[in-house]
Amino acid sequence: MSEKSIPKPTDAELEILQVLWEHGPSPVRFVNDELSGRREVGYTTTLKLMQIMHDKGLVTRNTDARSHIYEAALSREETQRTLLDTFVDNVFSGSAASLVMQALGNRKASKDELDQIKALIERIEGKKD
Amino acid sequence: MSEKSIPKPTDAELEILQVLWEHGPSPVRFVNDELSGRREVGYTTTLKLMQIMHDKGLVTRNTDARSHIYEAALSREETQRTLLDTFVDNVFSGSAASLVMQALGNRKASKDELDQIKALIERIEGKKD
DNA sequence: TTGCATTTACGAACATCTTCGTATAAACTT
DNA sequence: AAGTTTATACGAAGATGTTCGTAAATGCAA
Repeated sequence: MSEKSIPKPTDAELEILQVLWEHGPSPVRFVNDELSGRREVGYTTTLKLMQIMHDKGLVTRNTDARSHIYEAALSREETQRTLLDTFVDNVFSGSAASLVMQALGNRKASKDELDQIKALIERIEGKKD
Repeated sequence: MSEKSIPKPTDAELEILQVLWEHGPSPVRFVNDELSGRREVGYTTTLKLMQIMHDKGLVTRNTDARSHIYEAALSREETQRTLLDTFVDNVFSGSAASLVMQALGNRKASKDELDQIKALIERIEGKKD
């Protein structure tokens, strides 16, 4: 009954989550170094963001050591699922199929990937028959 | 050389665009009535939003009559493509295929839709062979 | 132990988004 | 023509997101 629902991460927060998902639990210093590789960002900026994420419940942290270790609270897949859901609603009026069509049309996928998708479709159709 | 690139619409702006795409060029009054059907929203709020969208270039407008007629500047498909692109980058690290897998897994699509998608995949694969 | 480097904490500035109150102008009513 | 309705324009408040400066705490080194 007292479940706090975790809010959707913002764009800047998502960038941090990607680092945590890819490298596992990490201190602020490491995350900031990763981000700095791609763009200009101050250390305290990253720190503040991660503290806010902790407040929101997007990450957990271990404060035993002096430099705290942060970890994503939700898995990548779980987060992607949630974000995808609201994205489909907002942009594609709830039609997942038309999103898929657009996605396949826009970007090139490898033959392997396409075959994988085809297989998935057949598996889904198979269940319904 | 002096092309102003049109910015990404925000969520509230997207709601308005959906109305314009669905019903064609419309005055503020009509758009606001549509939105009001779903949720509470003041007339001047919608007006202001549409004025801002006009400043940004997201919509064009005809001011001949007293009540201005607004029209989406970009097609639904064009806008969806742009938003999808940055969404794939931000949330799925650029992998359209994994987005498609998630989308198909999450939401139920009709057999017709699935067949359409399968056909599209085969068309894409065909081109490459 | 004194000073230096590293870390967290706090607060504030700045931007953007969303909402709406109020003023002004234009058209319709009677 | 005066009053009512309906529209646009403007400005500003409140919410959220992003950035960073500065202070305080902690550990390390000389």
